[in-house]
Amino acid sequence: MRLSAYLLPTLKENPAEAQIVSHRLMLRAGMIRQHAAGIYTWLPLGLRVLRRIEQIVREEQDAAGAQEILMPTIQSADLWRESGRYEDYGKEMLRITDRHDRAMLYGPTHEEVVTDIFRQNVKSYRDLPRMLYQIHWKFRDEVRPRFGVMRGREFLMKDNYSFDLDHAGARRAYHRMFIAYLRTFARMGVKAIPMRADAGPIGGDMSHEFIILAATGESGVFCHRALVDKPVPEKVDYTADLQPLVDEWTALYAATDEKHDPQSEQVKALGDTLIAARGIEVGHIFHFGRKYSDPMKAVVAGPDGEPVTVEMGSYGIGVSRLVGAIIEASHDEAGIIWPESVAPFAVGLINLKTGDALTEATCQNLYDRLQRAGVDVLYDDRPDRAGAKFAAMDLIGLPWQVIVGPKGLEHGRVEVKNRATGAREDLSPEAVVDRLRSR
RNA sequence: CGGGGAGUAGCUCAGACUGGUAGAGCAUGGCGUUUGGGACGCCAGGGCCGCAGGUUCAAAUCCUGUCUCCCCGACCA
Repeated sequence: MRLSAYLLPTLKENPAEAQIVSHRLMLRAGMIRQHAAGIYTWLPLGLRVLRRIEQIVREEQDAAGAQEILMPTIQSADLWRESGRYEDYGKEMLRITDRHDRAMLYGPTHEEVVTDIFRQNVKSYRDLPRMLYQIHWKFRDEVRPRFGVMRGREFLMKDNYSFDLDHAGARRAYHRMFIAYLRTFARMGVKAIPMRADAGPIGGDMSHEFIILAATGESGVFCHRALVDKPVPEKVDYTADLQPLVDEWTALYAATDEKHDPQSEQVKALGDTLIAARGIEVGHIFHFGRKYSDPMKAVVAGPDGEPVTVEMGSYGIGVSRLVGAIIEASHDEAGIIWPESVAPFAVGLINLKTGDALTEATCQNLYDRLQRAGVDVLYDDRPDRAGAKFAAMDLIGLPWQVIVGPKGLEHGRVEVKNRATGAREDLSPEAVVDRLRSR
């Protein structure tokens, strides 16, 4: 992509409305624009990141055996009356009346819709287990939206719902998602620690929040040192018993500050293996049994022909929130530092002197060859000053910069800079493509 | 929903207290000088001063109402 033809409205100054670093950087880097409180337009650069995160989530969900569907954003109130939540859900639910005076709502979540789909279409224990997920926009009319996309009213979420014949099956589904989540966040280049969460009236150990560690995180967290760099499982066989793998993670202490008790024996025993950090919740997995299948009569025929009410769980990932959370975890004074796996482009190609014949030709050649090699390039071909281009490229945080100017070319060299480390290499233009292809 | 703050050019903000023809920097367009870390000079365009009402000869400025946005708290992915 040529920057001269790309909508990338970067800002030199911090917009007054943005307080936290990810919100400021997303506005300054031209990723988003606010439309109303907690509601945003995603501009081309921001959308690219959102799509890449979405795709990682999708691949890991599919690998864990879930199937993607797409449910409506606007739902009928009828289903919610059936589950009993229409009256319970407060003003966070955006209620809409259509032209025929029917009660509708913009979905804040989708348990009712997915349970309805399930009960209509799945009738036998032979069809279990099932996991159905979607990546879709939801709306919760938060009293106080803030932190940019980290706590918007409209947000993109992956929500998965599991259906099992019994509690043992539900536990297997839970474990599959537990492991899938570890892999998902690791692929995005962030450290996400599973922490036991409130399981509400269900109780038990079947609810975990996944929290990304970031110095500017919203809540304090405490965990065993070993969790921070614990390697995430590779090549998982999702048909195997995953309990031992999950136990390895849940055995180590981890708690958010509201659950953390410094006086407890367990915490005291940790000594200096306990670390305090800050974090941002980006995922939540939850077993809720028959909370919806019971009132909504999601029932299948069991092996003996008797009806069985299915066991359910739900598994959320805040996809749009992750964009902000990753920035909180990965930035510096100059701007964003994208992990390679979610970067909007892999490489920023900087032409330091447009109009200079050799510089132009070298840039054009690199641009073509990088694209042919399958490397996503953003080519800054604008006739701006060098300083402005450096600043803009650092701000938007592409992992690699290829810097081409007359001074280097005099010696047959261009510069390759790594955004994260700042390390620079002088290479011949010919060597650049191989260098970046093998990154 | 309680408490606080702010709405003036695309962005950051002055002007308001003490009413009198709407400003600066950045950004945008033109010209020139520059050119390896957000350059400099000259010129130009761009504003129902959030909206409505009131006071006044006269309102960005004073008064009332209202809408919107931000921050702290409670709440939440």
